[in-house]
Amino acid sequence: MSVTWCGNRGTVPRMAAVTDPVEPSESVADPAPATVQGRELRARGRRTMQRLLDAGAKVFADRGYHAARVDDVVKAAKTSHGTFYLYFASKEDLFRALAIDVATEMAALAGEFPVIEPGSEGRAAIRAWLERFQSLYERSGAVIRTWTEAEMSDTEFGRIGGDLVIEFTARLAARIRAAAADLDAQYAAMAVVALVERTSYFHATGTLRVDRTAMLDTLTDTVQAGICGAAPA
Amino acid sequence: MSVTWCGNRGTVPRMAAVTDPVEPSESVADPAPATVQGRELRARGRRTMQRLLDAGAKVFADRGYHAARVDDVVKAAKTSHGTFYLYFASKEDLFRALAIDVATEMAALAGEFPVIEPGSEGRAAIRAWLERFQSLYERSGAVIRTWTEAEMSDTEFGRIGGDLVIEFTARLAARIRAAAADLDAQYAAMAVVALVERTSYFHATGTLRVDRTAMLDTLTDTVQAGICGAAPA
Amino acid sequence: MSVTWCGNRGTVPRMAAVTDPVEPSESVADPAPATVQGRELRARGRRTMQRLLDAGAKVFADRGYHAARVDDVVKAAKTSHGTFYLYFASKEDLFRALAIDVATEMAALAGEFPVIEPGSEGRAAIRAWLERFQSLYERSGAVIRTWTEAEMSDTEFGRIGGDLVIEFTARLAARIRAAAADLDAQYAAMAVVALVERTSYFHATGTLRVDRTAMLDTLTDTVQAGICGAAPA
Amino acid sequence: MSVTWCGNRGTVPRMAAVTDPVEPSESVADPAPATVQGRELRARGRRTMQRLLDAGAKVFADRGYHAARVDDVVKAAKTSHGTFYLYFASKEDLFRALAIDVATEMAALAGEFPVIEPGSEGRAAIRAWLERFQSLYERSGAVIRTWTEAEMSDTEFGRIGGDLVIEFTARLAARIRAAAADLDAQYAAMAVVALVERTSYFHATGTLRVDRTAMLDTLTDTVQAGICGAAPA
DNA sequence: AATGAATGAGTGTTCATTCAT
DNA sequence: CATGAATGAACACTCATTCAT
Repeated sequence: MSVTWCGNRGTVPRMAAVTDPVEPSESVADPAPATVQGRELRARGRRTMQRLLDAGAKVFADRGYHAARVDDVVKAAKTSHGTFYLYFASKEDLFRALAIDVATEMAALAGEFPVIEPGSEGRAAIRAWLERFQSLYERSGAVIRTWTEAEMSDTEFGRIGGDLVIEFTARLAARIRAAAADLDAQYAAMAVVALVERTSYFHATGTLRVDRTAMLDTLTDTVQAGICGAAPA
Repeated sequence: MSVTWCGNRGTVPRMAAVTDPVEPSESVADPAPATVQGRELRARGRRTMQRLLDAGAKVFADRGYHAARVDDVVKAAKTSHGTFYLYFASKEDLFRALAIDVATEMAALAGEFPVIEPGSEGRAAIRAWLERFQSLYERSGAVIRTWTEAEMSDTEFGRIGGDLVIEFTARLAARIRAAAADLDAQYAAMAVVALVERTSYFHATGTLRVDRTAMLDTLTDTVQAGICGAAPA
Repeated sequence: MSVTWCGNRGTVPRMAAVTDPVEPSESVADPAPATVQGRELRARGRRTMQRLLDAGAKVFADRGYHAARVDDVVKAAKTSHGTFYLYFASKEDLFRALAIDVATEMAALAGEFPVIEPGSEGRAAIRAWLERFQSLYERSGAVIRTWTEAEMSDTEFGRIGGDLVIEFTARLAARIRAAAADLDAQYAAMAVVALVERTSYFHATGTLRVDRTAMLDTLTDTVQAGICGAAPA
Repeated sequence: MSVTWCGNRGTVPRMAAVTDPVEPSESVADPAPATVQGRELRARGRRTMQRLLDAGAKVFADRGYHAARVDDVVKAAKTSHGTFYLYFASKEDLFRALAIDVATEMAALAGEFPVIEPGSEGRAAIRAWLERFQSLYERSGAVIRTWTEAEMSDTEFGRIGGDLVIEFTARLAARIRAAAADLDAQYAAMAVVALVERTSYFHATGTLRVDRTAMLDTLTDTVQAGICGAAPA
């Protein structure tokens, strides 16, 4: 039998109302203004900004949002405080710049979650998607994990959502619902996200010492079989 | 068929080496000293301390470790800064006091994870365990989530582990391994924890609006079927 | 020839005006009230108070006035904060109680500084005086040294003088002046005090490792010969 | 006859073992780094730092180490708390910066104590040395007196000695010993330091109201005659 | 475009003193 | 007479942000 949380077939009681954020796309679609004050940047400026973004990614990942000091970022980017505030309005602004990129990628990814189908073709689709998630997580897992802690105060250009993963799950649920209306989409999405995110996390932190390929294969099978009881082969 | 990540039967590639923390029991077994610096407390003192603990739990939950102010805790406990430092050496110390309780409970819980068996009896065992987890999470989910952010500096009574959930998973894995040697215990444990923790989280944050009973039923089935393909009925 | 700072005979230029504190006796003569509110004490109370005085002497000696904590005193006296304030109005009050005793003794000592005379009889008188000073310093050197740091704010029962040693020197000068009007008494007094106090200090701190008798003999000769060029034998 | 504590000729009992700090030069030789954390300072920064040093000297002198507030220093330097910590890591660090300068100067001074010789040439040498000490004391007497109270915790660049004056005396003793092996150098050094330091102290505090020249003349004679019985003329 | 310097509100912590029993 | 508990003003220190060059 299929994994029961797949849905409504079987003995599993149905999960009732599920919060569906209104217009989730709004939260992440806003194109991040790459500069403060919309100023155009010359080559040097662009390089400096990139250095700051890279440094920020590293520092936020290493210490978390609150513990990260602007001073750390500035030192890692080999520049000065003055310069920092030339490119970003605040520490939060830098985080947002990083976060919006990730959010955008995650939104796109959620929108492309494949319809789960049995057989090797279905398997390949799932695996490809998981591979993309994994790759995104490798680059930006730190930001994803930090998001919740950051607790960005609402700002002018629309709130980005309290929790990135919640957003992602909601979008995934929407996608699953569209493809298979009879599934308890929210729960299925949550399960997929939980598995995938945790696996990536344990992998990224080195707790789960396994090579990437093996991990993806295992995950793929789990999702394919787990979500719809579709045999991989 | 059973969920493939249950184990080694089937087409699922085996996950190879898995980090197994040495002596995980050490990390959490130390009982939290309920007294200040060895001093015994009278009734009034105990009440005050409890007020501080309760206030701390609430404030840490609301704002996270870094953003939580001692002042908030003190106000919530309706007492003074001076009194706070009569009972706790520092903000970190208060968090540790809370965390150690949770860690102890989680360690105990992990050690009592039931052997997964088919049939209604097996089902009842699983459900009871999940209910306990759920109840713990309702009380202490905030601390669990905050743990990683807190980044406690190592102390005299043995480091409590960088991440509570990692510890918990490791213990669960040990338990599963003992019961069913042929399972890929680490992965199974991770999957269980991911599902249970996330479900509880989404439930606690109000994202997953479902009543407790329905959620526990769904989860129970998922675990019973998912882990070992044991039909619930 | 005699040590030149003895006085005015010889080539040494005369030191002119010297500050002579008005009524130096006022500063130390005030009898210290041994209890707060003048309350009479029973046997137990007197014991407790003595414990606090002893503890205070030790703690002030070990850490200095500012660094000394009431908590340290209380712990050393094996009593409680509440009890401390039953006997002393404040930390300063405790110090004052200790200091006044010392000041009184020093005032008496200064008043008994012998007339310096040659010969073995003169020598014996000087040595006896020095021995008393030495003995006082052994008991209360810490308070003497702490005095300056304490910087007691003026209180109701008359200021005790900014610096105990200055007071002592002034009194000694008065005594010398009375005995030998032609000496530059202030300078002579200063020289004696400097030598005696420093010697005692170096001895007390263990820097000058010499037995008490040898030190007193050396000092005696120095003073006898130094002050008036009176040959010891 | 010469002042008896000059030494071993005569009836004065010899002082036996004397603590000789190992390698006293180590304690004070380290040159104070004039820059913050290795960063070079521009003109403005150097000015600010100097203002803070001056303010620190004044405030420590006025109130002592413990009673001195960073706020006082900052106000006296007409700058902000933030700026203070830009230049000094802590209140202790500021004191150390001041103290190391003084210690260095005192070490140099001790090393240049002249060989005591009779006659006017010898007198001039002594007077010159005393004048330098006096001048140093006028500038830095407050730090010298505060040193003991400060109780600096040991740091990376070698402990500077528990008591500056003890160090100074030890160095002076070494110098005297080298020049006149038969003297009880430690005692002689102590006597010189006691006289000189106390005189400077009484002078600095205004207790000894005498003009600088007269004081130096008197002191010079005392030392010349006192140490070696060398007649000034 | 860049940066060294300055700022000050805010935070954790201490400790002399008072209170209630 | 004694004491455990409570208090809060005061202090050292941090760090995001702004200024002046």
